[in-house]
Amino acid sequence: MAKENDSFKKIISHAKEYGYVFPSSEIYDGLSAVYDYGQNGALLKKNIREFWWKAMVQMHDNIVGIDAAIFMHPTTWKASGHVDAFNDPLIDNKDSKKRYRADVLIEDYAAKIEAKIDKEATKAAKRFGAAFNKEQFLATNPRVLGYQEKIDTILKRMGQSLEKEDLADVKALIEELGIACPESGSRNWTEVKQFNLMFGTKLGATTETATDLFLRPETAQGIFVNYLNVQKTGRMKLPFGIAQTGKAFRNEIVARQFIFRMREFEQMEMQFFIPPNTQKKWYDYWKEQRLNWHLALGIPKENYRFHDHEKLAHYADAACDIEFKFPFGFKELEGIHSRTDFDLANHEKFAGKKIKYFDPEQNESYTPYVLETSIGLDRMFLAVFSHALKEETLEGGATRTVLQLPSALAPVKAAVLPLVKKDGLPELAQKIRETLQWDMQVMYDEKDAVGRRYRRQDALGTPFCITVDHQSLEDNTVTLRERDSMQQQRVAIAQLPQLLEEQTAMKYLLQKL
RNA sequence: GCGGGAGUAGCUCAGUUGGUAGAGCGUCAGCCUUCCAAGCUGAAUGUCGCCGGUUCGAACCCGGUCUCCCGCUCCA
Repeated sequence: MAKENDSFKKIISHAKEYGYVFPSSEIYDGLSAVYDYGQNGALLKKNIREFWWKAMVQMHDNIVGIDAAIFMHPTTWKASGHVDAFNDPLIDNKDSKKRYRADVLIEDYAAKIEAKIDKEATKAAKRFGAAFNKEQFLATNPRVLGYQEKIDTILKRMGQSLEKEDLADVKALIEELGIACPESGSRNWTEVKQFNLMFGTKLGATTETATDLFLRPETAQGIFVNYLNVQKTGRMKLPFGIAQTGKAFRNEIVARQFIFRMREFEQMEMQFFIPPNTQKKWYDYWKEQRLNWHLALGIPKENYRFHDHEKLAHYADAACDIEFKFPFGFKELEGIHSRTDFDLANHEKFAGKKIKYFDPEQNESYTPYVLETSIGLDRMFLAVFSHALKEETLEGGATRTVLQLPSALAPVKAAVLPLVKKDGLPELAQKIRETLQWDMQVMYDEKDAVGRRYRRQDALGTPFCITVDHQSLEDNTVTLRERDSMQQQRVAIAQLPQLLEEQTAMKYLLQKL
């Protein structure tokens, strides 16, 4: 654990030192769980996003991409279920310092009473033997009826109080029932507090006329509300997908672990619309597709695993995560969810507009089902970055820090280095840089010994260094040095664009899919 | 939100009983001209996280506050 902690700290400081990730507003001491991407981080993030976009949109003739606004009509969040489900009443136990969801505490209490009913039924079954009629027993036994009434009363009162947002009554109910902290047995509770995971904001210039809005907690809804627009204008036929990348916002109670859980984060989501009852097939299909996307980056398979959800979200009939072995253990990186027709059907209901698909083959209209893939761009960034950072021991005992990013994702593809800072070598090196920058991000460095400059580029993750020496002036060749192997080869300057393109272009990553 | 730990240069960290702030690496300029960090000379960089208190005097003591890390909790 201490070792994990150590390597994680190294990752965070390396990210800062090399211009990848900075704490937000750092000159003001930072802002909790908000980070900025620096000059290199922005490029790496852009490249990951591009790899995803091309793999999903460009490489599938039945998937199109959109860019919906962050602001959405407030009813969207009623239809999506976020207004209800993203709103947790929480209560703390003052003695054990544990935090619980107040509604879960009460539901657990009700579940205990329910267990008593089962016990009664089991006992009765033993007593009556073969003649036992469970349904009749449950409907008539006075003790069972008493329990049942108690459960109903409790849950009804809780439901009403939550509906009215009468949190004092929720606490009163917990106290009246004598619910104790499962951990400590203490009944010393704080007030119930409502935590809304959505950020509120206002649309409109004056306070009186302003509308309450939420910053979107997921990008998916921007896709659902545009389903009809895209389907009709794109003449899309089922099955087809809509992809989108963009910022989402969640007011997490605890936001931690660097860029793993931020309050402002970027999602890359694709909603795949399919005929009802074909979801199993597409669920399996996208699980495989998405894992392949990850594996194409060359990160070994043992760093990934699937984790099936046991407790399903309100919209899903099947769901799993692709988990990645982060420095702090296996954690969710991407979700694959079978969302049924929950979203489109609800938007149809709340909007009062028909949202259906006419299937010419079946000759009928229906609400499409949805298969979702949803990956956190910042998490993907952390996955790639943390896996790439290596501390190598070389022959002779020297060490080097190298960031082994997949070449196609690296912020800078090549650095051009004059061996020495005179004799016209800088001029030639600059000329090479200018030629290459038409096609890729390159940089120039002439400071310090060339060996040190190699190490600098290693730490930055630059896959190739081009060194210009005196021979270059005579025969127009340079040495091309590769980051991971540290091997060099002599190549013609004229060949550089093609050679580098073959090693660093996104195209070759996509071909591995 | 609770508990624990921490915050001093870009990074890693020293800083004694309270007496005007340091190292290594890095950065910049110059020298050297050498294909895998750690050659030479010189330089810049800190309201010691922030605010307040105690004191003749605070990086150091006290109070508050912010941020980060770990654990708990939560997690569409």
